[in-house]
This record gives sequence, structure tokens and C-alpha cells, in this order.
Amino acid sequence: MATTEGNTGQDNTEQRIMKAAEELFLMNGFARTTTVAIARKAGVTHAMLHYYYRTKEHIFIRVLDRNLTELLASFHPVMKKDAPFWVTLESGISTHFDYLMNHPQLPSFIIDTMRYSPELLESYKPRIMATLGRILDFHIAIIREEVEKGRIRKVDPLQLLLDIVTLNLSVFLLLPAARKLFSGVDDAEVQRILNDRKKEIITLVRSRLYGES
Amino acid sequence: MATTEGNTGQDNTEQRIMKAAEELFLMNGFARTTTVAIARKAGVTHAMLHYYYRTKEHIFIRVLDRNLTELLASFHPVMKKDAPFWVTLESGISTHFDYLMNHPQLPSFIIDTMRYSPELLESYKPRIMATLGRILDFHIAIIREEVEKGRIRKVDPLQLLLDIVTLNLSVFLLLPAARKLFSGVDDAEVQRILNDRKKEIITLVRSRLYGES
DNA sequence: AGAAGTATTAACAGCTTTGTTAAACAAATA
DNA sequence: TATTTGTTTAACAAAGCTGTTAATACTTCT
Repeated sequence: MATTEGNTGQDNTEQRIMKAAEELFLMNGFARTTTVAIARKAGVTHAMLHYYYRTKEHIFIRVLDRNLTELLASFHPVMKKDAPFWVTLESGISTHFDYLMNHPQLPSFIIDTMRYSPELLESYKPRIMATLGRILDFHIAIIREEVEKGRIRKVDPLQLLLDIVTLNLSVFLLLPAARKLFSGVDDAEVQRILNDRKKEIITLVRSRLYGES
Repeated sequence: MATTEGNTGQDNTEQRIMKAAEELFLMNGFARTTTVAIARKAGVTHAMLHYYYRTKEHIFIRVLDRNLTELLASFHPVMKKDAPFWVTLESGISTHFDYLMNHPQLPSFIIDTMRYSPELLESYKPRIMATLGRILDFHIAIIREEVEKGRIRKVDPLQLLLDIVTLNLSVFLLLPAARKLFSGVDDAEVQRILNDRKKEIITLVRSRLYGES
């Protein structure tokens, strides 16, 4: 064989298990995912999962860690911009929405973990709070300044941020349930709806700040 | 004893079990609630739960039924109004938000059930779809007319309804998770935040429709 | 008090879940 | 080829869950 050890490839058991675990954990959360289901999806005995990752909690933490890190990192680009307020904000909303479109299961996964397995998240709390704090302080200061200078309408900065975040998030929080209710919607249709939604959210926020539509 | 059979009162075992079941199901959903936990909360053996309600699914359906019926009924008052558009809409948003404040666990309970136990909801689907359909048709027609007559800004009626519903819902979808993250927030604080949120949502929607704030 | 019906419990059966282990298998190495 | 090392499986143990049942306690009625 050419590659003896390098094998940065894909199909070894360890990685197949991790991939299967990630899919199932993201879809159904910690409690609703069984080690047997993960193993079946990876095409091996569930003993393999324990051989490579020791416990269900271990492998969950690895999945959680990767996704949480990525989520927190996804906020940074938004903060770096230095352009007119609305340009920055619109691109921030848009980037955030696009990120969620590429990780549609992330919001419910994190919220599910926070609600039902908070102990697994305990060690990440400081990091989460720190990042969240920085982001809030940064944006609140900017928004407050815009209000004070009369460049946007009077608005509680925190409430404006909640508007944006909840509008973006709720699309993806409701989508899985909605798809169960309206059984026959293809992916193209969903994609179209999501794009309409994104435009509407941006328009809505702009209205709030400038009164224009 | 005075009351021999009437006893429309409260503390008999059957009702204590139902009450405990409702609390736990609303908080944690079907899968995460065990019959043993329900029984413990009601202060009886879990055999009693089966004695009175036969199966876990039976008692869950009773809880689901009551809450779903109430939720669907809660939409009706909004539709009855016959006043200037914005007056109707603002009171509709406000009523809807107040209803959710009185039933803060309902959104996640229904969504959890739709996502993870859709088979339990199957028999309600026609009723849900019918009610949902009527509400949508009714409001969409009104909104479309307002747009056509130039009394509000151009807006896709469905998107406007999604704006309102997702803004209202997401507050309550995120609250349990948020409270786990920010451990030390008392109920009074939460109440204040919710009221601010309600005002902001109404302002936001009004901006979207009239450009005023 | 005694019979009949109702409420309650403790014990258990059967299933599913997580995690372990001994043995079989495969690959690399000497 | 024999040995060592790593991988995989089947079987199992312990625990938790739902649901049943036989025995016991409590009411009510006569």
C-alpha cells in the first residue's frame, strides 16, 4: 500500500463513528441519541464506540467542542468591520444568517444542550460568557453612539440585538418542526423560503432604524 | 364526611398524578419524562399512574390535548376584531404575547412534540392544519388589502406574519436555555425583560408597516 | 362486624441502554 | 513462521424504564 500511516483520508472506523455521532447528536441531541444508533449508522458494533471514545459523553463532548468553537468564532468577522453603520450591520445580519443556513441544526443543538444537559456545557460557560460579553459590549456601544448622534432612531441597543438574533435564530428553530407538519416540501422550496426570510429580516431591521423600507 | 362523591376538589390521587404529569411533560417533553418521576412528584407509586391512566402515552395525550386545544382557541379572539388595521394588529400581537407569558412552556412543548414524537400528534394534524389555514387566509387577505390600498408599506403578508409569530415565540423558546446560562436572574427581572421585549416587538412591527416609531 | 368494592403497594418481568470483557481475527514484525 | 500488537465481535452485566400482578389496606354499605 502507498499510504501506511498518513491516511488523512476518511473511511477508518474511528472517523466513521465520529461522523455518525456528529450527525445524530446534531439532529437529536445527547439524550435522544443512543450509542447503538451511532454504531449502526457507522456500520460497526457499538463496542467500537467505547473502544475508541470510552463513553458516550466523551464523544459528545468532542462534537460539542468543535461546533461550539466554530459558532463562537463565527461572530468575529462581524466585529472586525469598519464601515458606515448600516453597511456593517446589514452585512453582519446577512453573514450571520448565511452561517446558520450552512449549519441549520446548530441553534437547536446548542439550546437543547443548554436546557437538558447543562452539566456537559458547564466547563464552556466561562468561554461562552466571555465571548458573549465582548460581542454585546462592542455592539451596544456602537448602537448607543448612533442613537446619540441621531443617525438612527431611538432604540434600546440590547433590544435591537435581540431583534436581530431572535429573528435569525427562530427560522431555524422552527424549521424542523414545520417540516414535520407540512410533510411535502422539497429542499428547493425551503431554500427559497429561507432567502425570502433573510431579505425580510433585513428590511424589517432597516425600517426600525431608519423608517425607510 | 360531607362530600361523598362530588369532591370536585383537588387532592385525590388521580388529579395529583395528572398535575405532576402536566408539569413534567411541559417542562421536559415526552421522552425525557419518566413515569417514575411523575409518580414521585405526585407522591405515589408509579403503579398508580398505570392504574388510573393505563400507559404513559395515554396520560401524555390528555396533557397534549388540553394544551393544544387551548393554544388553538387562543387565536380566535384575535380574528374577531373589527377595527382599524393597526389597532387590531397591535392588540393581536399583545394578546398573543400575553398568552405566551401565561403559558411560557407551551411553544417548546409543542415544537418538541412535533420534532420528536410526531406520531403522538398525527391525529391532531387535520385540526391544526385547518385552524392554521383559516388564520393565515384571514390575516393574509387583510394585510394584502391594506398594502393594495396603500395604507401600509409593501410587504409579503406571509413574511409579516412570520415576523410577528417568530418574534413572539423566540423569546419563550430561548428563555429556558438563557436562564441556565445566566444562573442568577430572579423572576421579577425576567418579567421586566419580557415587558420590554413586548414593547420593542410592537414598535418594530409598526416601523415595518408605517415607518413611524 | 362482615362482605364487597376500591385504592395502593411491593415485587417482578421484559425490554433497552451503557459499558465491559474474553475471545477471535487481522496486520505488522522479527 | 511465530510473536506481538492492534481491531472487531459476541456475549454479558448492571441499571433504568414501562407495564403487570398478587397481595394488602382502606372505604363503604348492610
